Amino acid sequence: MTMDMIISLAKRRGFVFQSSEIYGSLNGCWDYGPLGVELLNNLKKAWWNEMTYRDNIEGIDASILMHPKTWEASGHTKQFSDPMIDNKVSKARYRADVLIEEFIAKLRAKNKIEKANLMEEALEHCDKNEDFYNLIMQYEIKDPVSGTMDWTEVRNFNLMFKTFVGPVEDTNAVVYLRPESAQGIFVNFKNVMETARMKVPFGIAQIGKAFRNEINTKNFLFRTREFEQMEMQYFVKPGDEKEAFDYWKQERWDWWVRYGMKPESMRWKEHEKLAHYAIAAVDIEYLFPFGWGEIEGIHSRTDFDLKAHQEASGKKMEYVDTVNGDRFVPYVVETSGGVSRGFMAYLCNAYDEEEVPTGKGDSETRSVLRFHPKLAPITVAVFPLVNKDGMPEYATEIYKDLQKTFNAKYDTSGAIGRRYRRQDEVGTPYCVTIDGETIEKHTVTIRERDSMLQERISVDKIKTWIFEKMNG
RNA sequence: GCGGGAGUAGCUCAGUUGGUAGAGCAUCAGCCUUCCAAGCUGAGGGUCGCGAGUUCGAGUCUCGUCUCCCGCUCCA
Repeated sequence: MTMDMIISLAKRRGFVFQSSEIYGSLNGCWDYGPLGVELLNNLKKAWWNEMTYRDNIEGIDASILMHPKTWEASGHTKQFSDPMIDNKVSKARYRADVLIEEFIAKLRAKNKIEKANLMEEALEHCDKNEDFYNLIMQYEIKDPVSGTMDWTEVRNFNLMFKTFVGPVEDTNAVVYLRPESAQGIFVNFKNVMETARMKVPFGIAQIGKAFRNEINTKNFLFRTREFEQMEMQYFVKPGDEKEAFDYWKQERWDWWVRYGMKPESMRWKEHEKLAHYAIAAVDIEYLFPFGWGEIEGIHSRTDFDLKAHQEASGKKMEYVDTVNGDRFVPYVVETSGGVSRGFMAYLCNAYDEEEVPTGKGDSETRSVLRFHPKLAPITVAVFPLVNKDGMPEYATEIYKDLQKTFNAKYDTSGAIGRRYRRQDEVGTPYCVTIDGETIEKHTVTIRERDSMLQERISVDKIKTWIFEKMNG
């Protein structure tokens, strides 16, 4: 299976389309179609219930626009903006500060200590893009690739999307689309703790979009500028973070598997270099057609964020144990999953083609999406075996009733086998067929997608039968 | 961002030396079908990614641009 296959499958069956396709599409932006949005919502629901149907986890939904000071405190304003310079000959692109640092390191290696120190001093005073440029020209730093000094000017690459609050595009009015959803949780730490009367350890869960103005997008839904995260920040007493980290590692792995992810397509990836806020970090990776890619990260991020907000805002971010008088800024263990990445992983994971006998002695290929019943866009399809003898009427009645409880589909078009295959292709786990016996005995056949086996059950048992199967 | 490949109906593709777009599947309507698709009849749907240019005339040539895929780079 290749990326081309998965993209064309996603489009053909109405899972994902390119954004604003009729205008030539917008780079790296994708729209979820009728079946896609069902799968997406089911995935989010599965995660949400997993997290919030617990005693000590509450949910929130924070706004995407936040006070600009949030990003100064979190470090994003600094970390997400880089001065870049291009060499016109080799087309190589560098971070201007890194280019200079490497040059200084070379001087040191050549024992030109004095010059190196001078440059280092100058680098520290670099503030504006022109400063970097002037330094590069002054010390005649050449492109390691082309050996030339044919540089572009230094330009700022800001990873955060900028916009304005109010109609006047004034610098005071600048705000950012959040580059991660986590900060929405941290700034609400006290609000949630107090209103929901939480005691450590406790967690806050959130599903929401975040935006990063990446230089380039990649691999279908995997690397996009607009993406959705499902994440939970778990607040613990300092010292308890290791235990919480190990606990959530296991919980999160098990969750993906419980919804049908094949363990052989998953692996752990330890972070080699840790971010400035973390003391431990692992990713769960999935084997996509393009290779291994992160679908969720579990990070032990200390009290970095809460402390930063405490300092920047002047508001206490402490937890107070009223029984023993303990007072501390909690440590945080984060589970941060990609919604669209999970969507794509489950789509790839579900795809299957198998040879089935035709009954004429030979075999043919059956194309199936083996979604977990709780993730499948359509749960049950209803067919009248033939379109006469009162079957369509009876079938419609059953369909209308099932529709109250499940995402159901009604199909009368074509031979019965064809209709089964149509549902296989979009991953519908159950098909109910109304036949002659239904009219007489009020029983139907219900057929399972994966085994293709049928059972005859009475009409009033259909819902409980499906519920039992779905809950395994 | 760099290098390579691609862009014709929903999908897979055909389209000869430039002359006003075709097939299969899919979809829809009708018929036929009493349990695992591709039987009959009919219909709708592309101006050939987008924009210029050359030409009497361009899907077919030239330039630009957008998008996707692959590799590299990047991804606190």
